[in-house]
Amino acid sequence: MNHIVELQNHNLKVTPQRLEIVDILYKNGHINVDDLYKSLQNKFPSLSLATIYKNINRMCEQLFLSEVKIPYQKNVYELTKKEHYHVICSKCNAIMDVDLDISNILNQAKSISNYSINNSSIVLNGLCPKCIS
Amino acid sequence: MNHIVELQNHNLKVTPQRLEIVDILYKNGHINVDDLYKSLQNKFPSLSLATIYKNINRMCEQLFLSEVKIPYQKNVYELTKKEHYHVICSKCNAIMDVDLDISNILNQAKSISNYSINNSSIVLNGLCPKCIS
DNA sequence: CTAAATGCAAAGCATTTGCAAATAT
DNA sequence: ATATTTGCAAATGCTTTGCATTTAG
Repeated sequence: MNHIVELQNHNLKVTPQRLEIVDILYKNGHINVDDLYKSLQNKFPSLSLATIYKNINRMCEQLFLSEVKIPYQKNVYELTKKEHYHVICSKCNAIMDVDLDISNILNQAKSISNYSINNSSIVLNGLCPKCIS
Repeated sequence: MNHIVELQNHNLKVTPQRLEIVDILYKNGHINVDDLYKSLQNKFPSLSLATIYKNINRMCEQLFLSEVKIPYQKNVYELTKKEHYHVICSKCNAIMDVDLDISNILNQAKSISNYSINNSSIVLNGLCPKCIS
């Protein structure tokens, strides 16, 4: 499925700016507002920050994008995909998606808290292989 | 150990404003900047928001406070204690601390990512017992 | 043709900074 | 006595809004 169809499926009109945003997100995986703005300026010299914000907000509303909050860092955005979690390098800030089976901690949390739980945000901090050595 | 000594142990001068902040945090557990400001205004009518920010920043630097980032909400602050995780009600926003044994997911994450991991942020969203019924 | 998106400038919040006066140690 | 904290006002930074123009469908 290409980017055009993906945007259409989320009720988002297909503009060149949006296509490029999707493209950057595919390549980067995760990006914050400012870096996204910088990445777009070559291709769209007249692009406005307001447009970035409007697009990010619109795309998040349509669940096409997800916002990821990382301790002590700016929020980053990613294309919405099946639930997953994040590992981030404290040195170089590389962010990696990880698939984890969290049924174990969900069970613990439910029995301790008596909350029902339907969403989980997990961000693990450490050093990536490159920065370890 | 009382609040005075706790502040001193973190190289923070003991002012009435700070004592009250600690007191509120003890009682609330978690609070955001604005609510903290509102809670302090009765006791300190002339209190400035700048003072709140300066104190929060100073106390975080000294590791006396910790910042907690919650998806789609304002950051909240808590007194630093041994590592724990958070469960939050999507309806009434009640935040509960939970102690979880996360060795299982840490092992998964390490073997998938090859990152070393030294810090973990987990926020689980759901409904608290009151809001379920 | 109509509704939505873009880009600009202005407005609105949130947070920080500089500085003089007050306070803690 | 000295260094830190407070509170104010101003400055900065981040995000949103309004509006005229352009673009997508």
